[in-house]
Amino acid sequence: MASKRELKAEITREKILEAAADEIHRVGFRAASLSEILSKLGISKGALYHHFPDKLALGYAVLDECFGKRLQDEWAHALKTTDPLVGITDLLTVKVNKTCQDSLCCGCPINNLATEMSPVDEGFRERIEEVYKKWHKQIARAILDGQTNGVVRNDIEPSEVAYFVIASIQGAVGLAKNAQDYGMFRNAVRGLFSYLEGLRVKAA
Amino acid sequence: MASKRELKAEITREKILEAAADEIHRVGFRAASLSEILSKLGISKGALYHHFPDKLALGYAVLDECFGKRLQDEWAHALKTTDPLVGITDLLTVKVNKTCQDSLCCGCPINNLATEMSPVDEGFRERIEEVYKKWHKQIARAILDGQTNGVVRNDIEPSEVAYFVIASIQGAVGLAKNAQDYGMFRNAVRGLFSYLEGLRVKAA
DNA sequence: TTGCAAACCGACCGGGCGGTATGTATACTT
DNA sequence: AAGTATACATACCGCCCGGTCGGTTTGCAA
Repeated sequence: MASKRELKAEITREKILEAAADEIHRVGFRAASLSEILSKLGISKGALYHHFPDKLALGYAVLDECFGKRLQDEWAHALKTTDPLVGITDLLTVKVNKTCQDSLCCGCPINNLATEMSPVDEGFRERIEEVYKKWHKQIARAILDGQTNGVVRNDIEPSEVAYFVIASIQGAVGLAKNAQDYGMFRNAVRGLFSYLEGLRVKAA
Repeated sequence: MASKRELKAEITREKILEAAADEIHRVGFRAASLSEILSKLGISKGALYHHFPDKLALGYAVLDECFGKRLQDEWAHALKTTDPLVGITDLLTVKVNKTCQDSLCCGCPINNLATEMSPVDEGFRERIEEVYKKWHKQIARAILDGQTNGVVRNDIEPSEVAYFVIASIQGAVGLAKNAQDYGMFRNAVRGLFSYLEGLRVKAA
């Protein structure tokens, strides 16, 4: 295996995946036009339908292999620290300062898909729920470790905190997206920072 | 004025508005089908295009006259109290206990529109921003009053808190929508409650 | 009573969409 | 060298959408 032909085919598949991810991120899943994606890549419809049975399958693949993967990797890296409060804060600070205008104006792709597709397609809903569950697990685990390490207060519940952190971040991204201004993200996330600081064990 | 004819026309307009609001809330603006709305009402396309120049104008009207108005009224009522922290908490508690399955599965209509339309239509974006600004102003003002009344700590900034509250709520609604489970809203909003409690002036 | 405009009807249109059927070139097998 | 399946290309289809336009009803003014 891994023949010359298979290799080229795999490249094509990934190009389609990336282009589809961009398009879906920009205009949403239903409004994403396959023709648009193909013309940008300069390939044909036959190629797409050779690699994916239909648009829905392409959407699922984008969600699993692109959006979900990115999120998980990002947070896995951010939480590789003894102080989860600092880890979360740092990750968000980096995101603020990156000022990536592109990703700003389009918001979080997973949140976008959740908002658009969860009520109308169970397949999307289930997959997004899986992504959120993993995310939640990562954060809750990090908070728990923080408690073990004596960094985080013991009178809070990691799971509850994790849910709240996720909700706050998604909400903040949404506000920034609508305002088309990452300063808005700063505004909204500042409250999260002070909340997180409140979770820290007070110096004796 | 207020003739029999004008009255009937106004009723038609509002019926269209409500039906459109339902449809947009359920499937989003772009996926909302005018034919679907009309067939549900049992009226014709001519009627719709008599009252609204095009689909976009209908969408704007729904946003301004339905969604925006509802939100503002709701919060104006909730914040008519000397203790804004209790006011906010109570409103959210009511929302949780209402267990309105319909509005659950479709999320916040304004957040939905913001997610879908803000990056692709400036008109929607501006109107949604106006709604958010008013909302933010309401909350920030209530927090400020709370400080004046000695209920809320003085070392926090009302505007920052207001942004964070809005973000948290929208994020929590989004999580619940995706999970199709209002228990998730409880989970996510519980953190907000403890945050709000942290803003209260400690009993001396 | 009559004229008229507001309110509404419904058939129709072009366009873009997702999806399919058929054709073709090329790498791999034997 | 021949045959074959893979990896594409291209032309085409039916559907449904937003939007238009001529016609029809109806309340009201004169």
